[in-house]
Amino acid sequence: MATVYDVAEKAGVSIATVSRVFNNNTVSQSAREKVTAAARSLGYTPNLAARSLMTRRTDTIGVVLPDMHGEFFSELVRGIDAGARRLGLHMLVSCSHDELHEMAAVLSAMQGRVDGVIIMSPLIAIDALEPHIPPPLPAVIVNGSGGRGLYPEVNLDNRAGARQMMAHLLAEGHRDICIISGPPDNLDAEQRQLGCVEAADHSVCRLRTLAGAFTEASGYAAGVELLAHNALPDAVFALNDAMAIGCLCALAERGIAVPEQIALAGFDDIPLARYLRPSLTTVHVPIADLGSRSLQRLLAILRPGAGAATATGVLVPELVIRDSSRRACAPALG
Amino acid sequence: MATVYDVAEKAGVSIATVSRVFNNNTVSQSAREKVTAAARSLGYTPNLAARSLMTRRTDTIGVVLPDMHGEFFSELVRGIDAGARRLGLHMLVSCSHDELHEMAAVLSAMQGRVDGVIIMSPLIAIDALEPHIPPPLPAVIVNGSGGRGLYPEVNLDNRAGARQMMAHLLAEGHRDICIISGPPDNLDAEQRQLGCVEAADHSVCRLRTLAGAFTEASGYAAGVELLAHNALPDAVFALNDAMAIGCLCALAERGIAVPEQIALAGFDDIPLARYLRPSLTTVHVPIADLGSRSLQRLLAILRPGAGAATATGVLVPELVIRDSSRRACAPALG
DNA sequence: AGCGGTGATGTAAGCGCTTACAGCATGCCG
DNA sequence: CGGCATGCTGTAAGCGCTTACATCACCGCT
Repeated sequence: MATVYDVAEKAGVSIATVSRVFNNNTVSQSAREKVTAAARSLGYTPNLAARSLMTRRTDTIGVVLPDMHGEFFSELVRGIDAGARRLGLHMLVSCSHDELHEMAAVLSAMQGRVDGVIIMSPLIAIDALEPHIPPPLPAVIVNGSGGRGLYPEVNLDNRAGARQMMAHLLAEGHRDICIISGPPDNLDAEQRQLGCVEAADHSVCRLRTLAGAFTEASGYAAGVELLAHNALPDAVFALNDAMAIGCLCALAERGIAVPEQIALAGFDDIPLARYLRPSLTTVHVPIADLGSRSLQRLLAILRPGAGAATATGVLVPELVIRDSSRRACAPALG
Repeated sequence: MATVYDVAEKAGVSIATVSRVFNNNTVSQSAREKVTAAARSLGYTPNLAARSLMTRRTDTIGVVLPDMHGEFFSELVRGIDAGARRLGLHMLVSCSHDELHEMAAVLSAMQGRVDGVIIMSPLIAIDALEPHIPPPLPAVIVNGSGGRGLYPEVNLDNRAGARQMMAHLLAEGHRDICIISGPPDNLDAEQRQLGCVEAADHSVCRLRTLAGAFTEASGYAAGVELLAHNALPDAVFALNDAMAIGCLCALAERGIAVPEQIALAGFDDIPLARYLRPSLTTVHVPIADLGSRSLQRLLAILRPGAGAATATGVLVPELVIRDSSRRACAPALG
């Protein structure tokens, strides 16, 4: 590994000059050329660990996710990456597997390697987490809850999304609605469920819940269970799209027509929701936005005064009505 | 930020002792306790940039992806992460956006921050890339081609997968087969296409190709185009699942029954392929394996002699036959 | 009592870099 | 022609850490 010393010697200058060349400081044209040539011929690249030791900046932000399963996380990371690359920042990604001690390990392993972290932890309550965030480390919490305001949060308004969907289903005339819930303790799942309950006018509609786990398989199982009982509900609201897909499969296998016999809705609006048959009514969650928004918030801490920090911390999802919930489903022929 | 000096002073020992405590070296019980207590009360965490400057190890591996879109990359990263966490390694993830100069920038920005890199670049030929890999940086190439053997590669045998699928379609009696291709210059797409051509016995079957781009939308468009002509093929082989889904949607909208009127197959076996109606015949790609395998290879370079390096560099995908390609499709009733 | 071996600890060097500061030309002014 | 601002360059300190080496106390041995 070539160092500044090697380059300096080869170029016939001092190490300070070499450093200045690589930091765009004031250097004479001739020196700059000599250094550049020497660096290239030696294959020199600055050692960033050493640099950040001096500058106390790493130009890297940490991203702590609960897991890497599914499209949700890749979208989130994509949103963060998009913003980060524009600002010349890097991403250090780790998974906590939703366990507190792993989270603590991951966080302390980022010390000195990142300028700040974006943490997503739908299962771990933030106040349990906070003691494990090394004090000087700027952090932003995505989609968590239970924090004491020590860290800025960027949240998705799951409740509002669920309320919108319920309102839509009720407006379509559905009175007997079955919810396929998310995994226990999952924050998003809880909030969505809460939104459903809030929106349900119990004098006019009946609400029941089937257990799910945010996976296609659990949606399928819920669909099967639904059919085991005789009374089919008017509508099924799966609290995420993956479960809606699984449920749709179970219904189709038994020859139940959607939406003619039963309406179906999901949550998330994953890319292929529109390509299902019938296309899936769902709640659009701007996942990548969630990522870029949280990056903005983090940046507001890291580079104060750089402006653009006025972004709100709550994103409201948007209802997307497609065929799976329509009363009259006109088959879109040619 | 507390440093070793602060902790040493507070604990009444030298900085060497503090360091030894954090590196599990030989320290007396009493000193260990004093240091641990002092560190905790100061909120001390070792600065890893400084540590890696001394040890010349970062315990971090870099992952360079072309992009972050879709489930493929999250799966790959998941495979890498699973292995990495077991070994106490971290992941620095970056996207090259399939552009050579970005790739070069990303790679040099990893210098000194990672012990090695895993590079995936389906669009950039490896020999164009190689000059930009800083010489001492161990690297493993995933699913690339055109390398001169400077770096170990882990590849998916796309050709074999495509051949298997073609053999299956031919065995089912299909003679007029339409391929929905991938984006131009994409290596996986090319290899899959090649496999199709190899497997097609032109004396018995007719092969045509429609342009696609590995997205649902492009699959949908291809499906629409297919229907614009009068002669439907016997089977459609979309070179990935996303396009198969789009195509299925287009066919369903026009009332074409799959597989009765036309067989459909995909490639990748994304999780929900089995939950489509009809469930999708596809080629199962062990994406996470691809990730963990490449990590193993990298480790064989980083920690020579640690064994377990005998893993082969080629993964053969597996044909998964479901309903969308079956001659007689028995609806699975109750 | 004196010796070498052992194990815990401290001292200090140095990883590769940035940067304050000083030094040194050069050019311009009075 | 001396003095001073100006612009480039070099010297050296130090970021927070690990670790070779020296030191020292202590043990059991002859």
